[in-house]
Amino acid sequence: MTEFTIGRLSAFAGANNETVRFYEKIGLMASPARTAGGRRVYDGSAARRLRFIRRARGLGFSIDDIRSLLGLGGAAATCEAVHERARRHRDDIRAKINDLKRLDRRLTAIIDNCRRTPTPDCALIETLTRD
Amino acid sequence: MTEFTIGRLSAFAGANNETVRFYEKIGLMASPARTAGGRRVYDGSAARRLRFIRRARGLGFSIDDIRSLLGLGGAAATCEAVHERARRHRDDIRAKINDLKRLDRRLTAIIDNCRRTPTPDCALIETLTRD
DNA sequence: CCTTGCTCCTGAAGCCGCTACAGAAGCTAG
DNA sequence: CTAGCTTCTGTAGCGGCTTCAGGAGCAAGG
Repeated sequence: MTEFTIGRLSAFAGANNETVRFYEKIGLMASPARTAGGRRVYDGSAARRLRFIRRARGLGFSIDDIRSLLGLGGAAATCEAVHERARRHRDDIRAKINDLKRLDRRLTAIIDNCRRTPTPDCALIETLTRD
Repeated sequence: MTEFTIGRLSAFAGANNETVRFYEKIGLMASPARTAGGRRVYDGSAARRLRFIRRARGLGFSIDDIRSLLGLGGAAATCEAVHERARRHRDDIRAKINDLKRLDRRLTAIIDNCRRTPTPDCALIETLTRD
């Protein structure tokens, strides 16, 4: 039975201590056992859970998404439900990519328009200012 | 000398009233004149300033960026400085696009791996769970 | 045994850029 | 005069942490 301090746990899962305590506060991680001195002691299953959470966060899932992924996983849910959730999430990501690409094009147009004169009549400022 | 209520001002610039009051609170917009009844009265220059702010926000500039763009513009700054700031901003946007594309690819790989079985051994869950 | 210095504790506040709400008061058209 | 729209102030909330203040536990070296 491997035991972890909060520091080892967070290092293992790629988080930091405050984040782990935050997850505990919002009920995403269970309150662990404590030493006589009051320090948190985690076991392997906490470590796996935290790693799951951090990986899902790394994939851009929200805390709420993760809560239900964990619920789904635990409740022997259908893979179909998880799949659906992932697809919707990917759609959101793609929408965001398109928004940012539009932004990039707009900014690029403005930047290319700029002649870099030493005066304040900059293409960017003008774009933002004119009627 | 055109005058605006807060409602007309925000409609003109594409904001809403709360946002305008918020900008005033954080010092991005000056406190305007008031009617006898205590309502805000704006003039054309406030309207142009707000429009500038909203356009810059629309291009993804942060409030702090905008503060200095406004400072730069007002202080007869070089176009070069503005240009530089815009390019850095675009770099950030491009980095974010790349991050999201990586995410998309990772998610797509997982989704395609999923056989949509009615069991809990889903590719996504497995990916997040395994060592 | 005692110090040094790392790790950890709690609770609250801060970040960004708004948005939402409550409860009151001004204003305008009919 | 009244109905109903707009505006007022102040506060709290969103997500997902991070940071801070002010302490206490704990392991290793002297």
